[in-house]
Amino acid sequence: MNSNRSNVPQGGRESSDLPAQSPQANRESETEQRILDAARQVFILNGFSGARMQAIADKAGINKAMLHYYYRNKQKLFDAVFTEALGKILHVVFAIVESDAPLDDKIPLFFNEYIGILQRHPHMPAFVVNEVNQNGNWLPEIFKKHGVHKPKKLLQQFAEIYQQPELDCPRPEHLMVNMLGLALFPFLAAPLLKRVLNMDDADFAAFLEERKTHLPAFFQQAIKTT
Amino acid sequence: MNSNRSNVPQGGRESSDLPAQSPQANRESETEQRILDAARQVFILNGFSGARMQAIADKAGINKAMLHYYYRNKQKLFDAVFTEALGKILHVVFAIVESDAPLDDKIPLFFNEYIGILQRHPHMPAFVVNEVNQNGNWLPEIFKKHGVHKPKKLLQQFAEIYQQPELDCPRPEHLMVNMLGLALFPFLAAPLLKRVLNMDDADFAAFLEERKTHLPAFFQQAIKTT
DNA sequence: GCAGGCGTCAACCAAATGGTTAAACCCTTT
DNA sequence: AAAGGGTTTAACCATTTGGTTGACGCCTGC
Repeated sequence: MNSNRSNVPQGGRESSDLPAQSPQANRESETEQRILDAARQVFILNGFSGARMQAIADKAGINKAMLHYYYRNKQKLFDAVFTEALGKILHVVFAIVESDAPLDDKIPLFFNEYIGILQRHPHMPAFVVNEVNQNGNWLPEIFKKHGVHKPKKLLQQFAEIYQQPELDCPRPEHLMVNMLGLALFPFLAAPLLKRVLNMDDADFAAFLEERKTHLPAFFQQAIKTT
Repeated sequence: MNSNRSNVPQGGRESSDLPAQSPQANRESETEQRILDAARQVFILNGFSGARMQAIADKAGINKAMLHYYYRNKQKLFDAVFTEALGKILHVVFAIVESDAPLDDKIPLFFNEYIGILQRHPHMPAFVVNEVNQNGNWLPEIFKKHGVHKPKKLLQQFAEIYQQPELDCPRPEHLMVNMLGLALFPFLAAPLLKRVLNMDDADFAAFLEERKTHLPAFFQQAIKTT
């Protein structure tokens, strides 16, 4: 689909997913937003190297040259999409995780909110994980840009639990990683899990919904010290 | 790197990672194995669409045409690599998970063994997750080929714990997913975690090692019913 | 020692792909 | 209504890339 031999005219709107609109009779640069939306979809679905500029242009319903007009090249466009995507995810997590709420409130809140976002952007985690693994060079930049830092508050709260060392006291980092992993993993491995557990999309959606209540119980039981 | 303009001779060995060997004076098709090894490295590092046949040939120290001689095309070569990779992972997990060992033995065994394999193939999870998310069509085939099925034994064991419903009884599937996620997630998100938690490679290796003992404790505490 | 075939290679090819260009388009300003 | 500038387009280009081809080498069996 969307093939386009070289030296052959392009730019028809026939394959656009968005409703054709009278071009450019819009408010300030709606085009730019349509490009971003289209790019996000294509990049998330195919990854950086799998994404095709033509596919993005088609999905946005514009000429390929426009992509380079607004974003100089593929990498720049990708960076815009990715930075926004990763930023959105990180921002929400950190807002919850670094809040002043007591741990007993924070844990259910985290699982509820976080799984909630992920349900609305189910492909985000795999996308981010994939690209970060293939090229993590720009991570520092993005982290700086979004003010991401070691979540000291949460780690501190975890550390306090084990003041009286009844259980072997784990590094609080483990608990944080566990928390993230428990929430994120089903989204990362969704296709595999569906297949192994014999679930269709509806089953899986219900399964994820259950986890919003299961995970807080599971996690809080795991760190109970009494 | 490894650029190669069209119509320009290729096939020098200068960029091979393997020691140059006298060609073809070897036992039955060592070449095939070298191709597989090289392909695995390149595919795992770059994904399907990011991998270049030329890069694989270079890494294997052979001519690009050989790739097509042994494996008709890129997809076939990828399938061979991927099937082997996913199979290896699934096989070990299922051997442990579906054994007759009692749950209290099985849980530490699982975390130990599984994290152990993953330490030796740290990029495998991200690779599998990525490709499975971008194209899960051939999952059924691979699953059939490796005899992967719903792990009934483990799920049964999980279900038995909650016979007396003191805690709210979660679907045993949740516990299985939790187990997998806890073990796998750090490998999937390694670059992110290193950055967020301020760990260098040595720190992170130690962190993973700790998890072999932390996770059984964490998990068993979480499912304790008394 | 020569016929046949597997393995290997340099060279080649067509399509795909990211990127560029020059002209048009349309709205605003004067 | 003409000038001017941001926006959009069709056509084009250079390079990359997966894949093919024809020949050569070398070992084996006769």
